[in-house]
Amino acid sequence: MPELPEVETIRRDLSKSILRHTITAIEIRDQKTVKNSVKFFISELVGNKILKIERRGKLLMLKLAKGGYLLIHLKMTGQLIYRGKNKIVAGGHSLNSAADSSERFTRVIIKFNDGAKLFFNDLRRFGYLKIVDDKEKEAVVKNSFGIEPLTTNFTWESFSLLFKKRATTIKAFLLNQKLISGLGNIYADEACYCAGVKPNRRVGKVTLAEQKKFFSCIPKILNLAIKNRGTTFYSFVDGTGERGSHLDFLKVYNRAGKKCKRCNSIIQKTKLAGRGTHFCSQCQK
DNA sequence: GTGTTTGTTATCAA
DNA sequence: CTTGATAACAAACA
Repeated sequence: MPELPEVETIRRDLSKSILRHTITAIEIRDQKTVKNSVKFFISELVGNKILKIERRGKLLMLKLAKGGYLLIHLKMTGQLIYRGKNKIVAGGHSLNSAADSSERFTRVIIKFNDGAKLFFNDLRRFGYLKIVDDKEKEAVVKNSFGIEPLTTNFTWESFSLLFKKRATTIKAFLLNQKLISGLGNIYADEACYCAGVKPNRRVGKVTLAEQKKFFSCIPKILNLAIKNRGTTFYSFVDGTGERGSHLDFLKVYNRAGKKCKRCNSIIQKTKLAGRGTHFCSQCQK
Protein backbone atom coordinates (compact mmCIF):
# COMPACT_ATOMS: atom_id res chain seq x y z
CA MET A 1 0.00 0.00 0.00
CA PRO A 2 1.95 2.98 -1.16
CA GLU A 3 0.96 5.89 1.08
CA LEU A 4 2.70 9.24 1.42
CA PRO A 5 6.06 7.93 2.74
CA GLU A 6 6.28 5.21 0.10
CA VAL A 7 5.35 7.53 -2.76
CA GLU A 8 7.77 10.17 -1.47
CA THR A 9 10.55 7.56 -1.34
CA ILE A 10 9.91 6.70 -4.98
CA ARG A 11 9.76 10.41 -5.90
CA ARG A 12 13.18 11.03 -4.38
CA ASP A 13 14.69 7.91 -5.96
CA LEU A 14 13.44 8.66 -9.46
CA SER A 15 14.44 12.30 -9.16
CA LYS A 16 18.02 11.02 -9.06
CA SER A 17 17.70 8.82 -12.12
CA ILE A 18 15.23 9.85 -14.79
CA LEU A 19 15.25 13.66 -14.95
CA ARG A 20 16.14 15.30 -18.30
CA HIS A 21 16.69 11.97 -20.06
CA THR A 22 15.05 11.79 -23.48
CA ILE A 23 12.27 9.24 -23.80
CA THR A 24 12.78 7.10 -26.89
CA ALA A 25 10.00 4.51 -26.69
CA ILE A 26 6.93 3.43 -24.74
CA GLU A 27 5.81 -0.15 -24.34
CA ILE A 28 2.21 -0.54 -23.23
CA ARG A 29 1.43 -4.09 -22.15
CA ASP A 30 -1.89 -3.26 -20.52
CA GLN A 31 -4.01 -0.67 -22.20
CA LYS A 32 -6.33 -0.25 -19.21
CA THR A 33 -3.45 1.22 -17.20
CA VAL A 34 -3.10 4.19 -19.56
CA LYS A 35 -5.93 6.69 -19.23
CA ASN A 36 -5.22 8.44 -22.53
CA SER A 37 -5.51 6.99 -26.01
CA VAL A 38 -2.48 4.87 -26.76
CA LYS A 39 -1.65 6.99 -29.79
CA PHE A 40 -1.74 10.25 -27.83
CA PHE A 41 0.15 8.80 -24.87
CA ILE A 42 3.03 7.56 -27.00
CA SER A 43 3.26 10.61 -29.26
CA GLU A 44 3.30 12.95 -26.25
CA LEU A 45 6.06 11.07 -24.46
CA VAL A 46 8.45 9.98 -27.19
CA GLY A 47 11.07 12.69 -27.67
CA ASN A 48 9.97 14.36 -24.44
CA LYS A 49 11.80 14.68 -21.11
CA ILE A 50 10.78 14.70 -17.47
CA LEU A 51 11.94 17.94 -15.86
CA LYS A 52 10.92 17.30 -12.29
CA ILE A 53 8.74 15.05 -10.16
CA GLU A 54 6.16 16.57 -7.85
CA ARG A 55 3.90 14.79 -5.38
CA ARG A 56 0.52 15.59 -3.86
CA GLY A 57 -0.76 13.06 -1.35
CA LYS A 58 -0.16 9.70 -2.99
CA LEU A 59 -0.15 11.05 -6.55
CA LEU A 60 3.06 11.53 -8.52
CA MET A 61 3.11 14.33 -11.09
CA LEU A 62 5.94 14.24 -13.61
CA LYS A 63 6.48 17.61 -15.28
CA LEU A 64 7.13 17.24 -19.00
CA ALA A 65 9.54 19.44 -20.95
CA LYS A 66 7.03 20.08 -23.71
CA GLY A 67 4.32 21.12 -21.27
CA GLY A 68 1.81 19.22 -19.19
CA TYR A 69 2.30 16.45 -16.69
CA LEU A 70 2.33 12.69 -16.56
CA LEU A 71 0.25 11.72 -13.52
CA ILE A 72 1.01 8.35 -11.96
CA HIS A 73 -1.04 6.77 -9.20
CA LEU A 74 0.13 3.46 -7.71
CA LYS A 75 -3.12 2.73 -5.84
CA MET A 76 -2.67 -0.57 -3.97
CA THR A 77 0.01 -2.56 -5.75
CA GLY A 78 1.70 -0.24 -8.23
CA GLN A 79 5.48 -0.12 -8.50
CA LEU A 80 7.79 2.25 -10.35
CA ILE A 81 11.21 0.73 -10.83
CA TYR A 82 14.14 2.29 -12.66
CA ARG A 83 16.66 0.02 -14.29
CA GLY A 84 19.85 1.32 -15.88
CA LYS A 85 21.20 0.01 -19.15
CA ASN A 86 22.92 -3.06 -17.75
CA LYS A 87 20.09 -4.19 -15.53
CA ILE A 88 17.43 -5.93 -17.51
CA VAL A 89 15.15 -7.28 -14.79
CA ALA A 90 11.90 -5.47 -14.28
CA GLY A 91 11.42 -6.16 -10.62
CA GLY A 92 8.55 -8.34 -9.59
CA HIS A 93 5.63 -8.60 -7.33
CA SER A 94 6.44 -11.70 -5.37
CA LEU A 95 5.61 -11.50 -1.68
CA ASN A 96 8.89 -13.03 -0.67
CA SER A 97 11.17 -11.35 -3.09
CA ALA A 98 10.14 -7.83 -3.93
CA ALA A 99 12.88 -7.48 -6.49
CA ASP A 100 12.76 -10.81 -8.26
CA SER A 101 12.94 -10.92 -12.01
CA SER A 102 9.29 -11.63 -12.78
CA GLU A 103 7.81 -9.30 -15.36
CA ARG A 104 4.36 -10.84 -15.09
CA PHE A 105 2.78 -7.65 -13.77
CA THR A 106 4.65 -5.10 -15.85
CA ARG A 107 2.00 -2.89 -17.48
CA VAL A 108 4.01 -0.05 -19.04
CA ILE A 109 7.70 0.47 -19.80
CA ILE A 110 9.21 3.90 -20.49
CA LYS A 111 12.51 3.64 -22.33
CA PHE A 112 15.25 6.29 -22.35
CA ASN A 113 17.98 7.18 -24.81
CA ASP A 114 20.74 5.88 -22.54
CA GLY A 115 19.24 2.39 -22.52
CA ALA A 116 17.59 2.79 -19.11
CA LYS A 117 13.99 1.75 -18.51
CA LEU A 118 11.28 2.74 -16.08
CA PHE A 119 8.91 -0.14 -15.29
CA PHE A 120 5.38 0.41 -14.08
CA ASN A 121 4.26 -2.86 -12.49
CA ASP A 122 0.83 -3.37 -10.99
CA LEU A 123 -0.57 -6.70 -9.89
CA ARG A 124 -4.16 -5.56 -9.39
CA ARG A 125 -4.34 -2.97 -12.13
CA PHE A 126 -5.89 -0.24 -9.99
CA GLY A 127 -3.03 2.12 -10.74
CA TYR A 128 -2.86 4.39 -13.76
CA LEU A 129 -0.78 6.73 -15.92
CA LYS A 130 -2.42 9.80 -17.38
CA ILE A 131 -1.06 12.75 -19.33
CA VAL A 132 -2.80 16.04 -18.56
CA ASP A 133 -2.19 19.65 -19.52
CA ASP A 134 -1.14 22.26 -16.97
CA LYS A 135 -4.69 23.43 -16.44
CA GLU A 136 -6.04 19.98 -15.70
CA LYS A 137 -3.13 19.26 -13.38
CA GLU A 138 -3.96 22.38 -11.38
CA ALA A 139 -7.60 21.35 -11.23
CA VAL A 140 -6.72 17.90 -9.93
CA VAL A 141 -4.47 19.37 -7.26
CA LYS A 142 -7.11 21.88 -6.22
CA ASN A 143 -10.11 19.55 -6.16
CA SER A 144 -8.75 16.25 -4.94
CA PHE A 145 -6.51 17.07 -2.02
CA GLY A 146 -6.74 18.68 1.39
CA ILE A 147 -3.88 19.86 3.58
CA GLU A 148 -0.54 18.41 2.60
CA PRO A 149 1.36 17.26 5.70
CA LEU A 150 5.12 17.93 5.80
CA THR A 151 4.60 21.30 4.13
CA THR A 152 4.12 24.80 5.49
CA ASN A 153 0.41 24.46 4.67
CA PHE A 154 0.06 22.02 7.54
CA THR A 155 -0.55 24.58 10.25
CA TRP A 156 -2.39 24.26 13.52
CA GLU A 157 -4.77 26.92 12.30
CA SER A 158 -5.83 24.96 9.22
CA PHE A 159 -5.64 21.53 10.83
CA SER A 160 -7.73 22.31 13.90
CA LEU A 161 -10.48 23.76 11.70
CA LEU A 162 -11.06 20.30 10.22
CA PHE A 163 -12.31 18.95 13.53
CA LYS A 164 -15.19 21.36 13.70
CA LYS A 165 -18.65 20.04 13.05
CA ARG A 166 -17.69 16.57 11.90
CA ALA A 167 -19.70 13.47 12.78
CA THR A 168 -17.63 10.72 11.22
CA THR A 169 -15.04 8.51 12.90
CA ILE A 170 -11.48 9.68 13.31
CA LYS A 171 -10.34 6.78 11.09
CA ALA A 172 -12.51 7.82 8.13
CA PHE A 173 -11.45 11.41 8.77
CA LEU A 174 -7.76 10.57 8.50
CA LEU A 175 -8.33 8.50 5.36
CA ASN A 176 -10.23 11.29 3.61
CA GLN A 177 -7.77 12.73 1.07
CA LYS A 178 -9.81 15.89 0.66
CA LEU A 179 -9.16 16.81 4.30
CA ILE A 180 -5.58 15.65 4.85
CA SER A 181 -3.75 14.06 1.95
CA GLY A 182 -1.34 11.17 2.04
CA LEU A 183 -2.48 8.98 4.92
CA GLY A 184 -3.70 5.48 4.03
CA ASN A 185 -4.70 2.54 6.14
CA ILE A 186 -1.31 1.94 7.72
CA TYR A 187 -0.49 5.48 8.80
CA ALA A 188 -4.04 6.32 9.82
CA ASP A 189 -3.90 3.49 12.38
CA GLU A 190 -0.42 4.54 13.45
CA ALA A 191 -1.51 8.15 13.88
CA CYS A 192 -4.38 7.08 16.12
CA TYR A 193 -2.03 5.01 18.26
CA CYS A 194 0.46 7.86 18.51
CA ALA A 195 -2.30 10.27 19.53
CA GLY A 196 -3.78 7.80 22.03
CA VAL A 197 -7.19 7.92 20.38
CA LYS A 198 -9.34 4.91 19.46
CA PRO A 199 -10.04 4.92 15.69
CA ASN A 200 -13.81 4.66 16.19
CA ARG A 201 -14.03 7.89 18.16
CA ARG A 202 -16.21 10.61 16.62
CA VAL A 203 -14.19 13.51 15.23
CA GLY A 204 -16.32 16.07 17.01
CA LYS A 205 -15.61 14.41 20.36
CA VAL A 206 -11.84 14.48 20.04
CA THR A 207 -10.53 16.84 22.73
CA LEU A 208 -8.32 19.82 22.03
CA ALA A 209 -5.40 18.06 23.70
CA GLU A 210 -5.92 15.04 21.44
CA GLN A 211 -6.16 17.25 18.36
CA LYS A 212 -2.78 18.70 19.27
CA LYS A 213 -1.41 15.19 19.60
CA PHE A 214 -2.60 14.36 16.10
CA PHE A 215 -1.04 17.56 14.86
CA SER A 216 2.38 16.55 16.11
CA CYS A 217 1.98 12.79 15.51
CA ILE A 218 1.11 12.92 11.81
CA PRO A 219 4.34 14.59 10.61
CA LYS A 220 6.36 12.60 13.12
CA ILE A 221 5.04 9.27 11.85
CA LEU A 222 5.38 10.18 8.18
CA ASN A 223 8.90 11.52 8.56
CA LEU A 224 10.10 8.41 10.38
CA ALA A 225 8.57 6.18 7.71
CA ILE A 226 10.30 8.19 4.98
CA LYS A 227 13.56 7.88 6.88
CA ASN A 228 13.06 4.11 6.81
CA ARG A 229 12.25 4.24 3.09
CA GLY A 230 8.64 3.17 3.54
CA THR A 231 6.71 0.13 4.74
CA THR A 232 6.90 -3.01 2.64
CA PHE A 233 3.91 -5.03 3.75
CA TYR A 234 2.63 -6.46 0.53
CA SER A 235 4.26 -5.24 -2.61
CA PHE A 236 5.88 -1.86 -2.10
CA VAL A 237 9.39 -1.38 -3.42
CA ASP A 238 11.28 1.87 -3.88
CA GLY A 239 12.41 3.44 -7.15
CA THR A 240 15.29 1.00 -7.39
CA GLY A 241 13.27 -2.12 -6.60
CA GLU A 242 14.36 -2.42 -2.97
CA ARG A 243 12.04 -3.03 -0.02
CA GLY A 244 11.39 -0.42 2.67
CA SER A 245 12.33 -1.17 6.27
CA HIS A 246 9.57 0.54 8.22
CA LEU A 247 7.37 -2.53 8.82
CA ASP A 248 9.22 -3.43 12.02
CA PHE A 249 8.69 0.08 13.36
CA LEU A 250 4.90 -0.05 13.15
CA LYS A 251 3.13 -0.02 16.51
CA VAL A 252 -0.29 -1.39 15.57
CA TYR A 253 -0.75 -2.04 11.84
CA ASN A 254 -0.27 -5.73 11.00
CA ARG A 255 0.20 -6.48 14.72
CA ALA A 256 -3.22 -7.93 15.62
CA GLY A 257 -2.87 -10.48 18.41
CA LYS A 258 0.64 -9.33 19.23
CA LYS A 259 1.69 -7.46 22.36
CA CYS A 260 1.61 -3.69 22.44
CA LYS A 261 5.19 -2.47 22.45
CA ARG A 262 4.35 0.03 25.19
CA CYS A 263 1.98 -1.76 27.59
CA ASN A 264 2.05 -5.44 26.58
CA SER A 265 -1.70 -5.76 26.12
CA ILE A 266 -2.90 -7.49 22.95
CA ILE A 267 -3.38 -5.37 19.82
CA GLN A 268 -6.99 -5.53 18.65
CA LYS A 269 -8.29 -5.61 15.10
CA THR A 270 -11.71 -4.55 13.85
CA LYS A 271 -13.23 -3.26 10.66
CA LEU A 272 -13.89 0.46 10.35
CA ALA A 273 -14.67 2.59 7.30
CA GLY A 274 -14.52 -0.70 5.43
CA ARG A 275 -10.87 -1.18 6.37
CA GLY A 276 -8.91 -3.38 8.71
CA THR A 277 -8.28 -1.25 11.79
CA HIS A 278 -5.70 -1.94 14.49
CA PHE A 279 -5.42 -0.41 17.96
CA CYS A 280 -4.36 -0.94 21.56
CA SER A 281 -7.35 -0.68 23.87
CA GLN A 282 -5.05 0.18 26.76
CA CYS A 283 -3.01 2.95 25.15
CA GLN A 284 -5.87 4.44 23.12
CA LYS A 285 -8.94 5.95 24.70
C1' DG B 1 -15.64 -21.70 -2.76
C1' DT B 2 -14.84 -18.01 0.93
C1' DG B 3 -12.86 -14.37 3.09
C1' DT B 4 -9.17 -11.03 3.07
C1' DT B 5 -6.11 -7.29 1.50
C1' DT B 6 -6.96 -1.30 0.23
C1' DG B 7 -7.10 3.66 -2.71
C1' DT B 8 -10.49 5.85 -4.75
C1' DT B 9 -14.92 6.81 -6.64
C1' DA B 10 -19.75 6.10 -7.58
C1' DT B 11 -23.99 5.78 -5.53
C1' DC B 12 -27.41 6.08 -2.28
C1' DA B 13 -29.16 7.76 2.19
C1' DA B 14 -30.01 11.11 5.57
C1' DC C 1 -27.12 21.78 0.02
C1' DT C 2 -23.99 18.91 2.79
C1' DT C 3 -22.16 14.93 4.71
C1' DG C 4 -21.71 10.18 5.58
C1' DA C 5 -21.78 5.35 4.85
C1' DT C 6 -21.17 1.65 1.84
C1' DA C 7 -20.43 -1.07 -2.43
C1' DA C 8 -17.63 -1.76 -6.16
C1' DC C 9 -13.43 -2.46 -8.59
C1' DA C 10 -9.15 -5.62 -9.34
C1' DA C 11 -6.28 -10.11 -8.50
C1' DA C 12 -4.06 -13.30 -5.63
C1' DC C 13 -3.58 -16.01 -1.64
C1' DA C 14 -4.57 -18.87 2.69
